Amino acid sequence: MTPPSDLIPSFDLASETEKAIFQAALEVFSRKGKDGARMQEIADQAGINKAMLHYYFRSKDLLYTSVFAHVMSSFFSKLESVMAKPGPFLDRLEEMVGVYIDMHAAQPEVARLWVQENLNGAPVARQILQQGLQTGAGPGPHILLERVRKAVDDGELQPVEPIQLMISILGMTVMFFISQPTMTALDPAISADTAAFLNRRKQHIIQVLRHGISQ
Amino acid sequence: MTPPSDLIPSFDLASETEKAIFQAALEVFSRKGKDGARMQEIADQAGINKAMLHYYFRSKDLLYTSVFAHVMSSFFSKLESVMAKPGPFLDRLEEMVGVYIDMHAAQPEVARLWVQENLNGAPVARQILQQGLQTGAGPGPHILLERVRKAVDDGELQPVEPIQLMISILGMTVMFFISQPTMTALDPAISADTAAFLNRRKQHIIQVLRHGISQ
DNA sequence: GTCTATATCTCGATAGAC
DNA sequence: GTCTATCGAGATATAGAC
Repeated sequence: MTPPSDLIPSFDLASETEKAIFQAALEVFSRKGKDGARMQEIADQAGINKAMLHYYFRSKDLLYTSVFAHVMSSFFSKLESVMAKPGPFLDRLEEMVGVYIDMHAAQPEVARLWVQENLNGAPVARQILQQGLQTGAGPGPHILLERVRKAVDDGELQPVEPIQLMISILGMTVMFFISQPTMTALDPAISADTAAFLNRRKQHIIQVLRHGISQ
Repeated sequence: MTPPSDLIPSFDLASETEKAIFQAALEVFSRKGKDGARMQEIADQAGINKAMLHYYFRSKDLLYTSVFAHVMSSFFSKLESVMAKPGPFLDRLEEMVGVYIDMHAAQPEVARLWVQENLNGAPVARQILQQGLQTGAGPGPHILLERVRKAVDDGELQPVEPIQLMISILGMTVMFFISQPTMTALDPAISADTAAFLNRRKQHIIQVLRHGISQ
């Protein structure tokens, strides 16, 4: 039995080369998935040799796991810091939607990578979540679920199943980044000014969550 | 220049073998993507020989394109038939959400395949959409966009950007099928009775779209 | 139409010079 | 640490018997 520290390695992104590999791997894995990605393509995009990938990360599996685990934990901790703040739930929600969309706008590879992982059964993601539960340090998602439960108890929200709301928030914020190629084909105005579109997207999501769309 | 009919072949799913290949290919492509999929795995899952794949579909590329184009058009026509009906927009919306979730519950591979295509830049999907626009026979999504625009004009809905609403509907209905592995890890109750969960999911989405969540 | 066998190429990974 | 060269496994695709 291998210890978890071997399956999900922690590491410092020390050298410049390592950072370049990491970013290139994130990009390629997020587009092609673990199996579809080619080490040669990652090497090319990092501007280095294929042999260097193995020098730094030993194998494709370890490279993938490293990238996924690192990216997820940094996203989780950011979300935790938003949801842990005090104040009305709907205000926290509004901040979270804004932060979440900004994060994905700055690094759209993360959402794609997370989706690829899920399409494949999410073995690594599930292990990380389980690990977080075991160590007691609840991971990002659980904090949101707890917050929703409390907001319903306090009468801030209508009765709502926490996991349902979580899926809705996730779907509304992330779906654009997943389906961008199709959406820009349907509405070319999006590509004309993506930043403006994303600001309207934030307001739309908050609007729907707060009051819905019926007149 | 190759004619479109060569790029996106139409065909009848005549023989049983062909149907088996088609279903197996859909399954494997939806999990691994076009590049990650293995012809051997498709053959195994179809219960036939690897050579038969090439006999029926010539190449991996053509097999992928065939499967994607066929699946998309059948989904589009189903959605069109729902959105084309008369009556209040919010009722049409409610029916659409129900139908959409039922469709994906019956065939979850379709959503996964569509996502894989988008993560890869959606070259095939974009071509299909463009083709639909050229031939004048507006494809599924455009009908929804038009319907939203009219509902806002008629005062049925609050002012809302059609593409924003479309992304929200898509995100809320489809996200669960994409992220199921993670969600069941967060809430084991989902796996206990998925059908019941999906019914609650429908009601939640309608609730959020109609009136939001604030008390 | 369906199979076996095989050609041809590409992939992940390593050896070894520098 | 970084490269070139290469090995061996596994990939797509085809040839050809039945």
